[in-house]
Amino acid sequence: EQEEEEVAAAQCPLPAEKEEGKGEEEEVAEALHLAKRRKVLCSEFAAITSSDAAVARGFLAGNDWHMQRALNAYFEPPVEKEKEEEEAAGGVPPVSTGPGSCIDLTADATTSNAGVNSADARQEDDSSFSLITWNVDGLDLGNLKERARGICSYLTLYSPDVVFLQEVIPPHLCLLQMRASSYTIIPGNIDGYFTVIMLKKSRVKLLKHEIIPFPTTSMMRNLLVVHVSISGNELCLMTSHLESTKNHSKERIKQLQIVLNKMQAESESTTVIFGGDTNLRDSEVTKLGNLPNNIMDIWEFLGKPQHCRYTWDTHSNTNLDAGYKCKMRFDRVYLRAAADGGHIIPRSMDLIGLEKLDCGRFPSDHWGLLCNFDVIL
Amino acid sequence: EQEEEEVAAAQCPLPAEKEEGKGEEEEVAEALHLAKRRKVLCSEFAAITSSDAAVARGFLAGNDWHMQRALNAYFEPPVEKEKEEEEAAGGVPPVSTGPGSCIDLTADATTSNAGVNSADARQEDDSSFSLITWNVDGLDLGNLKERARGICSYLTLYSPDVVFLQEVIPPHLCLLQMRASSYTIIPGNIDGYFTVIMLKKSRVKLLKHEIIPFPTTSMMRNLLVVHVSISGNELCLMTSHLESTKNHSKERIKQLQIVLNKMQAESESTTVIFGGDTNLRDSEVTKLGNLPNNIMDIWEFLGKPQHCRYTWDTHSNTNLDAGYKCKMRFDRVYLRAAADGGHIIPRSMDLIGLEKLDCGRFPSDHWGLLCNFDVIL
DNA sequence: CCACCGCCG
DNA sequence: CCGGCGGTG
Ligand SMILES: [Mg+2]
Ligand SMILES: [Mg+2]
Repeated sequence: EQEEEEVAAAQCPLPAEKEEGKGEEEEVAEALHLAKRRKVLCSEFAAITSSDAAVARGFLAGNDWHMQRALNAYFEPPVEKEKEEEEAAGGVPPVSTGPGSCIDLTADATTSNAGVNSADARQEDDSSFSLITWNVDGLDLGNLKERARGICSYLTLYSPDVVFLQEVIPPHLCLLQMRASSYTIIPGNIDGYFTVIMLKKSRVKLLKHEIIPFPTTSMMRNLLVVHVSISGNELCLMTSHLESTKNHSKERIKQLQIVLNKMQAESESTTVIFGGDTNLRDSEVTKLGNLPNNIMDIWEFLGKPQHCRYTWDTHSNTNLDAGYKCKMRFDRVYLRAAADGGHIIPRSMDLIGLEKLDCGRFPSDHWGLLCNFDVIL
Repeated sequence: EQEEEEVAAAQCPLPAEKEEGKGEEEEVAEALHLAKRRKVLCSEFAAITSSDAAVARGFLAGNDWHMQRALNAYFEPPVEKEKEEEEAAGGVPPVSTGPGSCIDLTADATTSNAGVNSADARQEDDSSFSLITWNVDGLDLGNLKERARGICSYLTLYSPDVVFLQEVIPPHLCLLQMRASSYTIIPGNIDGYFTVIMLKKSRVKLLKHEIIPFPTTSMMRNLLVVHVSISGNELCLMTSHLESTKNHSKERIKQLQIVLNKMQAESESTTVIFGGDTNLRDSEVTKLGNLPNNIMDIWEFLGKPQHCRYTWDTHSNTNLDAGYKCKMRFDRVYLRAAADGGHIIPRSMDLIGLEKLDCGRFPSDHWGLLCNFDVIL
């Protein structure tokens, strides 16, 4: 019973409210950031509706700060079903409750598409957009099959529009084609280990893709880029696995610069999203002169929520069986908004892959990141 | 003959003009910095003389950008000797030519004060101030005596008002007392290896001294501070040997912060000069948030002159007999001006200790830094 | 894929 | 007292 509750919590992440074990300073900083972000949302809302900040705040707060739903509530007259739910919830505007069902990741589902149906309940409207980025640790061959199935189950569960994977190896591709057949799969290489971008066929249309080499990598790393159209929006999506380990800081910073240059070189009318295993330390970003003003680190934009800070953590994740304890924020998502701004707004970020499989190990030594966006058309 | 010329060049450093083997970018950057510094000097001069920038530039340029001499030239009517020299030099204002004699550092002078007399010719007026900072590598016991005598000879030669030494060991103290008896010696510790501040008795009056511990050093490092009066000016002088090696970056940055805090905590009416072996990499200064606005790195202020950039260089300095080639700017001098500004202005910086001794080795694995200042009363 | 340490060139 | 690498906890 207890376990099931934990699984449910992991599978249905909610916006960060209060974290336990969080320092006071962190709490204050996070609260400030949250307030700031909400202010931005209010401005957006007020601009779109030609209303004012107070009206905006009312509708946004009443809709869990979900932009599109708040806009719907503002523009649509109260009717039918929604009206009933509204009353049932105590008179506040309609609020989404998220997927209601859970799957058992530890079940030995060798051929079935366990969990697929659970995602059918998810809304697939044009008002939001979701992506997962995850280093799946294909270099660790232990329990690889079970771990890969675990990854697939998470993908099925969350059914994101876009998936970025790193450390994929050729055997993964077969499994992905089998168990994630609703996605178009674009690999960044054909042998060794590499990155993959997966696009949900029903929603994301691939326009073209390119592979930008890192000229001085000693680890076969590159930048994988796809141009897509999603509900009429033009997006450029990128992933990479930047040079690993502290020792390769210099090369990693060079690679980050290539990524940032590429993001800025895209057409102004395009929203650009990069996600991947950056292996970055904050001081390395500083060294390069910090992110350009028009590129945001989504985790920072969301107020540095502590619950999804560390994506690599040998204390909570025992896959490496490391004698030492260390945690890092290696996996990051960057956004360069389109020039006229505000079409795609980060809404939440959560860790995934937090449950042990039957083998007693996690799907990967990295947690995955699930990122939700509001889409303003 | 050739050798003597090189010795003379090393002993009589001139302001940086054009360096060979310098990249174009460096040259441009240096030129820009030089121009900027001269602009500052012009402003100073114009303010003091109530003249304008053009007049200031004329007198400063005619006096090799030596502030006090330019001021002398402006305020004093052309007379006697100076007048003759001026004419002999072709009508420009008087220019100092520096010490005219040289000593043989390689002579086996076991008891004499070789070179002492050579310094008698140096001006000892109140218009300038000089300091040497030098890590004398007391941890290398090879040729220690000869190397220490070499150090003493350089001190005698340049006869600076203040000396900061690092890696001094107890045997050094005897020799210094013997061969640099015109200095008051303040050691930062009594055993192991430590720093020393030396004050020229004839000019620098010691008011008090203090030793600030570095609470978490694993190398017995600390900050040695003296408060002095020199020609009526109140000065605070500090030296240290910050935690060594790349591995100890974190501790070193903590120590630098202590140094900067101490510099800023001193009375506003006091000029504060720190010099020492910082073991710093520029990225470490960046990590700490760069130097505060009121503290300057004198090498940077002088336009990053390339001739004295690297104070530790296994290519030109063979003392370590290292199989690798690497050069670093470990030794640095910082200045926090007194609040009413401009009393003490850095004028030049040069490397010293560039000549091999009889034993075929240099006095230290570090070059020393000789720094000259203009003093405006 | 951590920090720290020791070895090597 | 460098940087790269490989071992250890
Ligand atoms: Mg990995
Ligand atoms: Mg040393």
